[in-house]
Amino acid sequence: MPLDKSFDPHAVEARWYGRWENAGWFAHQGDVQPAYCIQLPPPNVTGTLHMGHAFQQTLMDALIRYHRMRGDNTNWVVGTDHAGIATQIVVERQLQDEGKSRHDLGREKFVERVWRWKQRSGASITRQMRRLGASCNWTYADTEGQKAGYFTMDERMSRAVVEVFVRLYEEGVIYRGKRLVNWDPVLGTAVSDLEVDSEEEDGKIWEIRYPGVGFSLTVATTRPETMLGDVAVAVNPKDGRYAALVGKAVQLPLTGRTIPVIADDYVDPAFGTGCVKITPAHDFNDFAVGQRHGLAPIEILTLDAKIKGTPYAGLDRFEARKRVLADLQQQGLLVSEKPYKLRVPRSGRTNEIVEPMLTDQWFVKMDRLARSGLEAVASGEVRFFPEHWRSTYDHWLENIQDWCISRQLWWGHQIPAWYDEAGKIHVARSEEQARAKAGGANLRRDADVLDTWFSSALVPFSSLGWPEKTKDLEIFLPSSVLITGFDIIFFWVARMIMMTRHFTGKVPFRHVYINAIVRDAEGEKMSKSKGNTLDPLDLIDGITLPELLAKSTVGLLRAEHKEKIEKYVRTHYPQGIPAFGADALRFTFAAQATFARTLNFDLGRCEGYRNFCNKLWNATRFVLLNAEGKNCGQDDKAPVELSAWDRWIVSTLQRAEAEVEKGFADYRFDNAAGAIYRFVWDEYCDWYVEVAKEQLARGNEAQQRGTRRTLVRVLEAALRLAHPIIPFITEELWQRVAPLAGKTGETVMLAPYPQSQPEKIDEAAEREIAVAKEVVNAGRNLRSEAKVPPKDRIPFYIVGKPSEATHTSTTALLRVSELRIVADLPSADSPVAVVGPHRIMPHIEVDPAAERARIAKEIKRLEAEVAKARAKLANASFVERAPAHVVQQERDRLHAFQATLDKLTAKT
RNA sequence: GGGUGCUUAGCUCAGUGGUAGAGCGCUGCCCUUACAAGGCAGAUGUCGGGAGUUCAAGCCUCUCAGCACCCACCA
Repeated sequence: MPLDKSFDPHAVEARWYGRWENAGWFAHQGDVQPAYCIQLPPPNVTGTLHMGHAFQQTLMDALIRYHRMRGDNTNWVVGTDHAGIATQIVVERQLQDEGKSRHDLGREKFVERVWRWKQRSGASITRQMRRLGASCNWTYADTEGQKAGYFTMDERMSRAVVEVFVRLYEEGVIYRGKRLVNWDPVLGTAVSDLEVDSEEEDGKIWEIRYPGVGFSLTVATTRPETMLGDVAVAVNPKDGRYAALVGKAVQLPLTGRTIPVIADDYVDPAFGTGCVKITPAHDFNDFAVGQRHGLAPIEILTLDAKIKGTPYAGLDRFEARKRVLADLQQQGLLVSEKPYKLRVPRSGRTNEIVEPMLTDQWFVKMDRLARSGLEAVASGEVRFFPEHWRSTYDHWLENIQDWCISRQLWWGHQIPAWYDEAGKIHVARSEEQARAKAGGANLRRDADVLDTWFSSALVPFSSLGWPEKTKDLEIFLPSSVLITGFDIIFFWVARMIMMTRHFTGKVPFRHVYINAIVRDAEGEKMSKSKGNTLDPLDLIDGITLPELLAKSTVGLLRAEHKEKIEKYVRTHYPQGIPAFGADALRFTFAAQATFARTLNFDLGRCEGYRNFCNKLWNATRFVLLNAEGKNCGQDDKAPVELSAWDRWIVSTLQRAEAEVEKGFADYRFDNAAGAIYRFVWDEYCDWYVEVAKEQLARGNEAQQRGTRRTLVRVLEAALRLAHPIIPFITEELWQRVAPLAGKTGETVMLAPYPQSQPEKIDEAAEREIAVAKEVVNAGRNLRSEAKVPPKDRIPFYIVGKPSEATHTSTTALLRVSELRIVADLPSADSPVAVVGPHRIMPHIEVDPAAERARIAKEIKRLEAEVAKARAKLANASFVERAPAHVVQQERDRLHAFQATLDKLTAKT
């Protein structure tokens, strides 16, 4: 049965994924070596597949499929992340809709509810990954039996978390302490430095006068309410203006307290008045100053950011600001108020202004770990691609602060620490152990949970069975490459390197490929509020305009956003989005995967690559029509004759294979994809298939067999070559083509990957075909300029004996009715072209004036080239200093131009 | 304040010293039995500006400009 006339991605995709997965072909092969392992950055359980995921996963799957076909024992380890804060927020919102809060349920019930929700909607992203064709090892580390890999809070992963925590505590790397931390007053939890984003915002700066005895000092502040917690006013010790006042005291307005004037280098005398109010309990710098001067912090904010312990008690921080300012004004102590641009620290999750707050928290000491992390990269054990990301990584680790790992949340790994009645800490692997350590005292478990990234940092080894000494740890650690976005180099990459080294002595992965950020075609960041997001599934399945409009604006509160988005969608996708299919989407990602830092997703290219898939489909259709049921020269029983064209396409295939291999080795997926594209379309389809038609039509039986054999074998190899990038279509087609090429096997995904074989490179054939192609190209140009109707077959004169290959292709592609070999071209008013050893002339009459003009133009061009080359060669320093082969190349060019020129001028 | 990228054809991007490229778009001619999601031909660039190194610069150096991003405790 012939193939359908065109490629229908949906039908093809539906046929294959389930079969691959159910056959167990994604699984690793025990402890076979060599191994090739990739750890998927575990997506959040709350997540859905977005373009960034689809892009990353395409690259990972391409690598995994490539290595699997090369015979490596591939293990694509996948899982999902419990995503502490993000997930808790989602479920809290649901409760909010029911008019409840998590406190109404209590911790146990709340956590149960999150689990229920997670089980139900948890792995939607893994379903979507399957649509993309991701050949993950779904059943690996699949403790929960959901064919979605591990879950960072499943039993096995949790055990590793506890083990790591206990060991680090025992080593003194984890400690508990009262420190100033970034506090999100809405979530009611500490967050790490990395979870705070500060953007420049328009605010105000106020100057406030603090009266002393016989003098007064004016301080500047952007946060006047914090003055309630001031413990000093600081000046620079070298600042002559205030030298005499250091050691004296000022009255802190509104409080009646008296605070000292101190000297500290931290103060920049050139800024503002050169006097700084010091609030150790609510500012990181001031905290350090306070410590240096032995000044106890005074806390003035509650954990929900209300004032405490002053006449302003109970007021929200922003309300308090207004009141403080009003009162200062009334007392004549407010000197000025000016507009000011300041950087406001906001919580990455809630966008709430973060408050530095003194609280008891757990920390990981980073100094030694950071040195180890730096070393892993400096020694080359871990390499970044592109390399420049290393400096980002280094810079962060060189300036790292201790990591606050406790979170005042309910969803996450609860910290394995217990307190006895005396408040003594007992860190243990279980409550039982803790009780034993505490000598049977009454214990209360620490209520806090760990930062999500704490468990993520362990994934490279915890997913492989650590703390057991598993075989998998030996084989799959380090993994081969990590593919991830630059935004989590600090959050995740660095921490994995540090933790994995600490606990296993190995690096987690050898290579880190930092993928580009996917943006829209104009380079704008994709965001829901702009309406320029794309859902990978819509590109695969297609979507109508009304559906897309509805989807883009769902859940939007603000009408003006809605209008803007509708406009964007209507102008960018007036017809909706056609179904490109997973293969086309994947090919687009691969082809756009350069080392640039952004990837502007181009729908036009996606369409182009869908066309490419269709091209491949139809080329196969042609081959099948001509080869199925016929002798394809598989055995040597019947003689097979191979033409220069046959040998040339095989030779060209070897070069393409080498290019693809290099592309994968360099992580230059664009080059790999490009090599496949050019080979299939530009060489196989545009030249070889067309010539094959002629060889099949007029060759003898041995030649026909040779042609069929070449058609089939080269196509079969090309399908294998392309499979890592476009798995679905290649599987579908390979099933039909492989038997004709004498290949057996149930699936292309386990067939051996094509290896470039240098002995099949045939330079003689390549030279012969280069001339044959040039003759066709030149002839086509002559026909086109002479406006010969495309269908007309006309005779051509040719000077110089054409090769067999040239004969074939002029007949097949130039529509030559007869190639008249002549010693010299007849004098006629026909256009002439000079091609390598040949001169050719179609047997047609053209307007002599037009022809003379055409030739004059060509002569002019050649004369310019000749002049350029001559000038270069006349330059003594060029001839002396340039490498010999460059000089020779220039001479050859000159001779070629000159020869062509001579032939053309001889004609006129 | 420190750091990192980017600027090449209308658009999206390759191109790390030796004759400026691809895809899409554009123009013209073709529904030629694999493919109109196609074929053939064609047009299109002072490679951001300036200076330097070199026999030779899109590529190396310096400088300026613009864009983007990251880090940082200036009240």
